Amino acid sequence: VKPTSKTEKTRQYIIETTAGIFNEKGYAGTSLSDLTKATKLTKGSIYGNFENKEEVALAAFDYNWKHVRKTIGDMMLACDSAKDRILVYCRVYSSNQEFFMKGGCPLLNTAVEADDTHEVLRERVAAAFMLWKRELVHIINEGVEKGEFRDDAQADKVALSVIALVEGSILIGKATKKGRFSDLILDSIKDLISLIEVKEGK
Amino acid sequence: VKPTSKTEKTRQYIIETTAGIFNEKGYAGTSLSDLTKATKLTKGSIYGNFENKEEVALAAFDYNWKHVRKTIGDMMLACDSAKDRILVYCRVYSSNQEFFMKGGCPLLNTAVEADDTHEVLRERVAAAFMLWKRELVHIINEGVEKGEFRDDAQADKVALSVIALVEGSILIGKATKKGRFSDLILDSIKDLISLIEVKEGK
Amino acid sequence: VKPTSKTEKTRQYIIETTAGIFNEKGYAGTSLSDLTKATKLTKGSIYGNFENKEEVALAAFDYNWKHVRKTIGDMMLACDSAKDRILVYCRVYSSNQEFFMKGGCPLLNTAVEADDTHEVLRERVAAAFMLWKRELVHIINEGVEKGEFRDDAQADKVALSVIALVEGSILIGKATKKGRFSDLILDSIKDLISLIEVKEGK
Amino acid sequence: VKPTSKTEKTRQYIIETTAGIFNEKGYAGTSLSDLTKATKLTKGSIYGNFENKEEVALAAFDYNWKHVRKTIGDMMLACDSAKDRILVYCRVYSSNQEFFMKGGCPLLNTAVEADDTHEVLRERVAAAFMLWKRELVHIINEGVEKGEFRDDAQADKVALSVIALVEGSILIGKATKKGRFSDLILDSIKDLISLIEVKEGK
DNA sequence: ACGTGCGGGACCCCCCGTTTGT
DNA sequence: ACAAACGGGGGGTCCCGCACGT
Repeated sequence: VKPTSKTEKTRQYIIETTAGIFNEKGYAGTSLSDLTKATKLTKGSIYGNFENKEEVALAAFDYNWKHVRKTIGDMMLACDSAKDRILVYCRVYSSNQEFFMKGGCPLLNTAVEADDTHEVLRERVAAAFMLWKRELVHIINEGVEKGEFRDDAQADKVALSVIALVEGSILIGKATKKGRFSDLILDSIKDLISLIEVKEGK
Repeated sequence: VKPTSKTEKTRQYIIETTAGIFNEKGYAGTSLSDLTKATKLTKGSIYGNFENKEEVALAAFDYNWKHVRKTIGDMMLACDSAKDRILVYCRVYSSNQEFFMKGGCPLLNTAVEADDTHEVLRERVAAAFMLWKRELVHIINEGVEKGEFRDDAQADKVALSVIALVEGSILIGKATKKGRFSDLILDSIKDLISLIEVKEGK
Repeated sequence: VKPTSKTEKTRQYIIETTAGIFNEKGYAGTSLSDLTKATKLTKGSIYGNFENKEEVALAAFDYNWKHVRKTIGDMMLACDSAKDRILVYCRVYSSNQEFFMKGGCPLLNTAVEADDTHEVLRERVAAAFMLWKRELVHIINEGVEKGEFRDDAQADKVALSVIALVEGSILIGKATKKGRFSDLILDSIKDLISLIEVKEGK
Repeated sequence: VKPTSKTEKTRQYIIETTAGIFNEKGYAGTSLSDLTKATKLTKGSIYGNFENKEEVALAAFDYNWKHVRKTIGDMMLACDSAKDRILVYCRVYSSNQEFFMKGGCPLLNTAVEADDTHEVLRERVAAAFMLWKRELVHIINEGVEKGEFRDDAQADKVALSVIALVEGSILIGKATKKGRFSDLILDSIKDLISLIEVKEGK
């Protein structure tokens, strides 16, 4: 994914430079001057590379979300069991870890801002949630096949609840500035998993 | 909370009329013209009753949140057990129920918008979260005392996780427009409770 | 037509101050800064009194055109015969007369600018042309009734041709800066009239 | 007018492709992006061949006007009498004829736009009017010499009035969208000519 | 020499939250 | 409580150079 043309490089530069701003201030709350200030480019230049602000916002969202998924995906590759893969979330979002994403989870931020006001963005967020869920379902089903999880595990429900706990932990952690709250919530993921685990020696 | 003076009545009228708008459009996304349009008052009138837009926003947030707490509090009064009281959340946020709050949970909306950009609002949200948690902890501890829940229940953790699941279910439900997702997530609250329940006949 | 409220006075002030600018620079060529510079009001103030720039432009056109019609109408009142009334145009647009309208005839200017680009404005211009023609037709028909003009006079054709000659004289006079050209063209109006006049003594 | 060099060919291509746009939208109303869109060239390329937008506009005007004169000149060659040559205008601008020039008469359009705002363009238009008039004067004088027109015909006045009627008919026709109006006005040209004609048998 | 890609900054219209005079 | 004016900033487009390839 190395950009080749100058245009593509500038596009990429703009996206990388501004993605964090969009995630912190929101897509409506980020102004063009924020973009010009951060990139040290002029409006003319930005509008030469993007149709309008919305296109930058969409690209920034994609970038942010791709970054999160890449980070977590890489950590999952190093895991042996389905359970460990799921628990990656507990590690990556735990409070002793710096938030690897400035401004919090882009999915959370974008979903809340867009759901009532920006249909295009909302659909993109919805698609992201669906994909995330599908991946978790896949991991859980693999666990079932390998005898790690019980046959009657409701993959859908567990997947969605894990996502909900992750997002909830970020939400509450950032709002209250109490990392311990985040950690406690993330710990509940383990409890949910324990409910579908096949207990050895029983 | 009886408004007495004319001023106080107008304040109250403005707040009630605009609280829903703030919750839907966000605090930054709501403009003064939105307020004048909804209240059919003039800008001058609004500025006569409030210092500035922020003060209206804060009052609207308080109003919204108080409304949610009142609704749920009333439903809890009719419950016999601690478990039932907690499960009120599953009922009130379930998808066959119309969202009783237009625009979703004000805590969720405000937290996400304010956490990086508006310290005053963020603190108010943080206080709300703390209060909510404290109430849940109180309910759980009552359950422990009455032998409904196990002695070793981690009230803090369960309380926070319930909140996280509730907010997560709203978040994902609104973003994906799939009510079933919400319901599945809310159902996990029961599972978390089951883990601290004293099982009869055992 | 005395404006009463403050709002109405400011509206009127803006229209009067900017009507000439619109007529000279065209409706697209006139910028908001032109308006603020001329009125010494701020953008906010103008937008407090008008929906948008277009509304100012339309009001300015109406004002300009009304002014022209009033001036000419008044001069016609002092005329005895139908012929004299028509020949008022020759006097009012003659070159020794200063152009009573800065920027030339608003009908001409607006028609040319709007016909391919601005339907609303074009319709307003079309209506103005129709009204002008109707008035001329009325004058001519009166002349016929009074035995001043021949029975077989084609009122429509003469009316339109008089209008065409008037506008043509303005057009060519302004473009070439030769007042004599204007006067020669206007003089042809008399020739057209002579063709429908009842010749005495014959 | 054979373009030889590459540069000259590109210049010509740009002019031909954009002349119609300038005539429809006006010289100020036509943007560089309009030009690049129509020519499928880049801005840089246009600026390589022209000093600036104004130079393109001037060239486009010349091209448009030359085109009109060529068309009418050709039709006049086929005419026997001076009168017929003049009446070519009635035929070419009549409403059953499609306007042979998209956007109307370039002289009319340009004159109105430029007279108060763009001196260079205005002078070019003035020169065009002068030339047009001179040609008509020439035709009329020929008619006088051949005994077609009376000795006392005021060539200047008739020429200018014919031009005024032609432009007026286009103006009113386009603004009101009533072709009949154009035709009635053009018919008055015949009346003006009849006034200077030598009546046979008298 | 010729065409292009890309960046620049001034200006466009409009709406914002706010203050002032009444 | 309101009407009216304010000035700054919102997103977006304008015309135009400059540095690069060919």
